[in-house]
Amino acid sequence: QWMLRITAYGDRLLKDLDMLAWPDSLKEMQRNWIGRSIGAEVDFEIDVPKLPDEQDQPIVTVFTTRPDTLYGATYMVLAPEHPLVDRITSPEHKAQVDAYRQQVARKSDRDRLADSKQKTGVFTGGHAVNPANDQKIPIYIADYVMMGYGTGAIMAVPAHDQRDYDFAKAFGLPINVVVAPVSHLTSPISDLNSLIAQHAFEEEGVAVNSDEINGLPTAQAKEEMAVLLDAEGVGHRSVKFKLRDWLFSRQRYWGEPFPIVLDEKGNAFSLQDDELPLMLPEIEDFKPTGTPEPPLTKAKDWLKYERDGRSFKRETNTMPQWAGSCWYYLRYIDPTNETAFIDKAKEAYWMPVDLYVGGVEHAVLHLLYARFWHKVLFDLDHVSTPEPFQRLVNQGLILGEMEYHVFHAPDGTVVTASEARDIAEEATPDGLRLCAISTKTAQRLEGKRVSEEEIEKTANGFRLKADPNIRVDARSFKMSKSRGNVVNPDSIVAEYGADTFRLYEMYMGPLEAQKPWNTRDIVGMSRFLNSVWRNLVGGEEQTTGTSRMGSVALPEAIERQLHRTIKKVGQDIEAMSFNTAIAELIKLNNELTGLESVPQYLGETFALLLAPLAPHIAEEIWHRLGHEGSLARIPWPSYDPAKLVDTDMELPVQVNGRLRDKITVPADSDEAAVLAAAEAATNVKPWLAGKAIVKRIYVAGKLVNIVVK
RNA sequence: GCCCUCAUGGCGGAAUGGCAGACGCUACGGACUUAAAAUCCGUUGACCGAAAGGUCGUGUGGGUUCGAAUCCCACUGGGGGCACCA
Repeated sequence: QWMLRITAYGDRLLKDLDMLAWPDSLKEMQRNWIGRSIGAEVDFEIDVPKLPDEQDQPIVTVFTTRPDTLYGATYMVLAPEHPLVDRITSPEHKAQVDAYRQQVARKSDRDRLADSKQKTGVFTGGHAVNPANDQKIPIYIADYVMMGYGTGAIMAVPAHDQRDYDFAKAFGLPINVVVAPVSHLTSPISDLNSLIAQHAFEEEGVAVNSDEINGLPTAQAKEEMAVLLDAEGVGHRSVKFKLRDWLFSRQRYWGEPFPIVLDEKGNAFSLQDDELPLMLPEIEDFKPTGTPEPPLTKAKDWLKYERDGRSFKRETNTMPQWAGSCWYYLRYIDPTNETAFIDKAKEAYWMPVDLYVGGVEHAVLHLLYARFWHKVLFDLDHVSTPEPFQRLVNQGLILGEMEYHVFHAPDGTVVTASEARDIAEEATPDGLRLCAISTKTAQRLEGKRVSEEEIEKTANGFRLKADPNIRVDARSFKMSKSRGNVVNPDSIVAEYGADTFRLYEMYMGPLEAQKPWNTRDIVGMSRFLNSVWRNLVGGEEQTTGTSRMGSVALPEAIERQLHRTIKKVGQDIEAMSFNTAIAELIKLNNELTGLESVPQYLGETFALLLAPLAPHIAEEIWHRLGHEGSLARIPWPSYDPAKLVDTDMELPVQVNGRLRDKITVPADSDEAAVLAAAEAATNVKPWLAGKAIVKRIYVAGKLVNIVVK
């Protein structure tokens, strides 16, 4: 089995997130996944007889983020798999301990989770010594402590950790308060046990009942305790990660083979450069063996390897799918290179990836693994950047069409959705069904679909028209075959064309947002493109060229709109705000409708602006306008800032922040002229009459606000 | 339980401190047509009003500001992630 030591990169994977232009939510998911915790490791001596060859008393090391609560540690818990369990367990407890360990081993992770409310465990019969106060405390094993995190052992502080609290209550163990709220310093709490009457006191505060750190606030108490432990040689500051090392072996045929050979003792050696790349052997039967042996063990000839007269055996595990996705973006830069995975000059030119558009489902696996590989390659000086993906955007999922459900009780009565909890999809013989639990009767409720016509929206959500007391559940679901709500793009393309389909998807809303599909809305984009064609090319009888280009001068307002459109579409595409870019093009096109003819330069500019969004029709228009070749090679149009502005401007006038009138003034008016015009406006005057003007606010080119009293 | 994120018309959304609802869909009215489709023109947040105009309005309650969908605090609801991580 091969593992990749990703934990060695935990700190850098965390820290370097700061330099990436990624969505904050996604960075946060990676931070949580890496799960860095600062705390201390503390050694507890175990109260067992020393073995003949042991110098010191054996110890169990625990990890805690709250070293300040050491005085409150009243027992210790080891993960059932902890290697010292056998040593600690006393003969009279052995049977119980073994039974519990077997029981845990049988439990799946899911069961372990489901039982998390009810703590289980057994006493080992052994004791440890709390290094703070030299008290002997009992050692338990319990499945709420996991071998995979920290040291696989904890000091239990039931007064200040809810899980320990639950366990202590269940097993009748002492609960000692060692932290009190800060207010305790000024107005002491007479009975500290009242803090923990219901549950653990997990907040920060000040240390109490803790000798040398008494009175210190939690942050300082943690520091001080770490120093004390260090001085005593029984502990030190420590950082732990939730992130685990990465099991990198698979027992499958399809996967990259490891370029590793093993000698008869099992020592691993890597292949020489001139033996790479290592290819999978061609074999007849590549199905799994049904045993732990990987399928590659069946390739008997391939397995044998000799170097310098010594015989080796090839590694037969293969790499997981991730192996490819961790570096494909590098190989794409130089895919035919026979001597290296990438040419250094090409790598330096192209990397890092400027923009990565992908789904949020890759937030913690692919995107973390790829960053890890990249950092390893960076450290080995194969790539020039510490991070592979500079900017990342998560496109939102397109959901199925909106669906409305009412819930039915088992007896058939209709139940309002307000009464339903744990609404979820369940698989039934007739496909996926929406199900819920009644908050009143705890009965199972079944959802039945109702049509849009049967419901109405009210202030209190969607209601059934027939009975407004019934709230209807409204949501759109992930498209899935089993739900039967999948929209096949092929049929949309067949009916409306690829350009319309693309435009519709972009026009639905912001790229990052989850959006419900609505087939009804597609026709809008189809009408838009048809209208563009009519305005720039002409009627259907036209088979080549266009009948719409003419020499009639463009009205000034449309000229202005043209320049605004060039500016806005450019900016919006840059910002990946495709929906608003399309809206601006629609606006310009609407202005063209009804014009006798359109100047050639406008037609050409429109085709260029449309090209990134609806390339097929844009290219066709480009050709009809008399050009050869693709407009993908034509420079993006530029706008004239002088043509963006009107000679007049319309300004809203507010009185006390409320819109009262609009005035039209020359665009170059100074503040005094604007304010004078504003105060003279017909619908403003009555609001000023008999009042004193306190303040006049003019936001240049935007609005006027007059404050009166 | 913890963390993140979102909430705007009948629907998708626009506006990130300055005219709320751009643009599209739907619906309604009109033009063209023998008719339909397509197309074109208009209306479409709620309430009051004949009109001019007014009042209310961006999940709820408070705050900051001349001015808040936008910033701050609390809450409610939806979506996502993690979940006995000591």
